[in-house]
Amino acid sequence: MIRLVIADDHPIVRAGLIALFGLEPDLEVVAEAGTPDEAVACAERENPDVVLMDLQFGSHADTTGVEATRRIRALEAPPYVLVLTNYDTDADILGAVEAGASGYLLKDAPPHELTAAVRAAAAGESALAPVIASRLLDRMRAPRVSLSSREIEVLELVAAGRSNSEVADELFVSETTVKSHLAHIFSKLDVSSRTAAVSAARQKGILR
Amino acid sequence: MIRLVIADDHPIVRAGLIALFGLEPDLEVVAEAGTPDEAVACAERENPDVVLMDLQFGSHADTTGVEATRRIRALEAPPYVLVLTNYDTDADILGAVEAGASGYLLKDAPPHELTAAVRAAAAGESALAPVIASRLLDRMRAPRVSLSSREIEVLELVAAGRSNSEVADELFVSETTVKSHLAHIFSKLDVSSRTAAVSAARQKGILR
DNA sequence: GCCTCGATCGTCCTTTCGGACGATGCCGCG
DNA sequence: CGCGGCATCGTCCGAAAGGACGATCGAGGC
Repeated sequence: MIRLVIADDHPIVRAGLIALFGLEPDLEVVAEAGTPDEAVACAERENPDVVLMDLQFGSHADTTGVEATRRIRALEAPPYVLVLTNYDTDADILGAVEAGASGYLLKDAPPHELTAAVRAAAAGESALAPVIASRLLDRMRAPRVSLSSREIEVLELVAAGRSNSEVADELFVSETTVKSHLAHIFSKLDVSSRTAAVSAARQKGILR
Repeated sequence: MIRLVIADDHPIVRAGLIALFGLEPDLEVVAEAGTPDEAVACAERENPDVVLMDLQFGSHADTTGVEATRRIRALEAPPYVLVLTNYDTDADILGAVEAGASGYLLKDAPPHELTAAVRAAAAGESALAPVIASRLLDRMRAPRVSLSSREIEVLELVAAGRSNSEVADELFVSETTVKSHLAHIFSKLDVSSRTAAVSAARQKGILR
């Protein structure tokens, strides 16, 4: 019997997962969590075989799904974590894998893919949705760009429509510095204007 | 007994909804649909009391949830349509209401809100999630901006990072014209830069 | 200890943007 | 028929953005 913990902020999705797994004789949902913190607590208390973890936890997110994954994987004798989410942006996938997830599934996956992934995870194998697997390969081919946290901070303000001088004021640096950051961002993203940078960053999942 | 049709592309969500409504003695799910076209077909065939309709139907969307809503409401003796979606952008809400939806719910709503909304809809009342209701009021206060199709076309290219002259070339007009369109867009959106315009348009659901 | 990288600041110069005018033609609505 | 909205084009000008240098300082890795 594979013991499962489900972590998702949508009651509907939780009900759906429980219903699905209820049809499988070898799977048992032992707890459900609506927040990342609850998820960590459940994992610690129930000591399940697999945790199904959403990445997006509503706006009141104290902790993220990635952070919860990291903390669960840091427990002693940690359960395997399967990430189950709507989006498949590069940043999300990489982040989740780095945090120790052993699989990454999309919510629109057919149910049999889901149950198969759970069984694979419980057996210690990694399970990636086909879409995700091919995306990961793409990522390997075209090595990923990573912006520094400061650069992301600048880009977020630019994306909100701020001018260089406004960004400078908000970050308590000179306008020159902002322009310098932007120049680096442009070269990393291979673009040549602020608007194109915002667009590229969104496409790559650096910005939401 | 209230007869329901569920339309959502996520098998998990469908399972969750079926499980939830299975707990209610007066609600019965008579059919489920994974695409908008199926939803219309189900509504016609089963003649239910209420249709629960998602708005986002995966990338292979031949028809949209809004379009399906419109077509269902155009049937003779049409069922009430409750929109159930993840996002609450202004454009989506307005679009759904115009298409004839009698309610608009978010997927992270608590289950009791959901069942209450279904019963309200079946009784011919409109049910809006509190979040949505207040957002609609905001919309009334600040009358909504509408960009012309040409303006949207320009803004899309700008959002992709094109410069004024590049946009001009792509649309076979002069750069002056592009600047003129942008000036109108700025005034409608109450911003003063292209990047801010893109950001505002995204927030208002004009751009995706 | 050196080297790289990120963050910070500077100057000079060119290009691009955006604001402020004005003008024309078309179309739909009352 | 006039009026307003839309799309189109134009000029002039100041402000913002971006490119091309160079430079310092601290943290972290080999």
